[in-house]
Amino acid sequence: MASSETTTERIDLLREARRQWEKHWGEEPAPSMAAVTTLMRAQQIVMSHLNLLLAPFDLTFARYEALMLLYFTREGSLPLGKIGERLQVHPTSVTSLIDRLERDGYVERTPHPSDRRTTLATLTVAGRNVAGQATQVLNADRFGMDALSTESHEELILLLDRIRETGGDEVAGDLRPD
Amino acid sequence: MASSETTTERIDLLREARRQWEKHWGEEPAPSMAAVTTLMRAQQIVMSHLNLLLAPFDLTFARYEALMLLYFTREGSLPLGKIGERLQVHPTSVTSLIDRLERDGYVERTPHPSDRRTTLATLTVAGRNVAGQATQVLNADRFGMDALSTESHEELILLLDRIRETGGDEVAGDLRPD
DNA sequence: GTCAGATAGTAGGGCATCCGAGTATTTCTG
DNA sequence: CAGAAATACTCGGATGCCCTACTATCTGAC
Repeated sequence: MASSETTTERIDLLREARRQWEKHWGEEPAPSMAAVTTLMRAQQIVMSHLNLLLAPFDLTFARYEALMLLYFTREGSLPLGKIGERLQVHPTSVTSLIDRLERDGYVERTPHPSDRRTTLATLTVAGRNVAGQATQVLNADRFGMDALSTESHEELILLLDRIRETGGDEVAGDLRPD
Repeated sequence: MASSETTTERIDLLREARRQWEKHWGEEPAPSMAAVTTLMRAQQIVMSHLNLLLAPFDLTFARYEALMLLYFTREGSLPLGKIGERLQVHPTSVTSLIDRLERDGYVERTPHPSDRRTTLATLTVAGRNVAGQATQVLNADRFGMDALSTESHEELILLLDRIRETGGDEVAGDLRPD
């Protein structure tokens, strides 16, 4: 109970950072800074958790998302460019994502029937199976979000949507395959 | 106002994904899935924004965080291992982070006075200057979190802290330099 | 005191992401 | 219809992150 400077108690590093911020720059910017660092860290924790759940399927969350995009398509195929649009990642990221999914036999590159510039990523049978199985696991685990009640999920979504809006997180265009 | 299937209206891809989830797997897992994808996307948006703000200083958010850790230290130096603990990143990530900060002249590797295994990362004058300037910019920008009021920042932190707790996001140990 | 085990940092390799550049193809313009 | 511009994808290089070694050093047990 002494003023223990040599303490070995549990310390929350983000709270400590916020304390420093308030000390140096006052109360004003501290909440923003704290919100950002907390967002980063929470994302990192959830991502790690999901990647652990997906590892048995030779998937990462990024690859899982790409797989599900195809899964929801009538034909199980999409042009690589569309995948990038939907996932909001750079075209070159899609190339490497599909490279790995193809390597593991979950998708195949097939030519577009009418546009020879375009390559379609097409779900294989194995890909469809693994997408279904992985989804069972993630759903059963509530995507690692069990710490929050359903109402809290909605609260969180509402708050984060405000951030997404400022990032212009909407996309022009329909949702058809090509 | 017709049922426009050929629509070119603004579409929120995450909302669309949630709709698909509910259609395929019911109401139960959908909020968790939606919360996770929203978390990922919001993090990505904020991170991009911060990296844009920091680009003029030849910094990324990761490097900025490392710099600030040193900035808050009495001597402006920390063992690489401590940096990894505080930032919660792998030791090898610290090596590469410090490599780049050193390349840009913001830190120097200096030997630990008593433990020859240990390398200290020490803030240079340039590093201290850039840390201060970058912080001015980020503070003025409210870390890109202007979409949310201060009260909402606190709400968001509370929600995300619950996620961090399940990730065991506390660290044993004091906060002294070595 | 010596030697095993812990600790600190780095090298090499993999994944995900971005950017710029380059090729192929399609579309548009005059 | 020919050439310019737009579009689709890939390659090479960078950053950031992880993991598995591997080396150097320190600490502690006997």
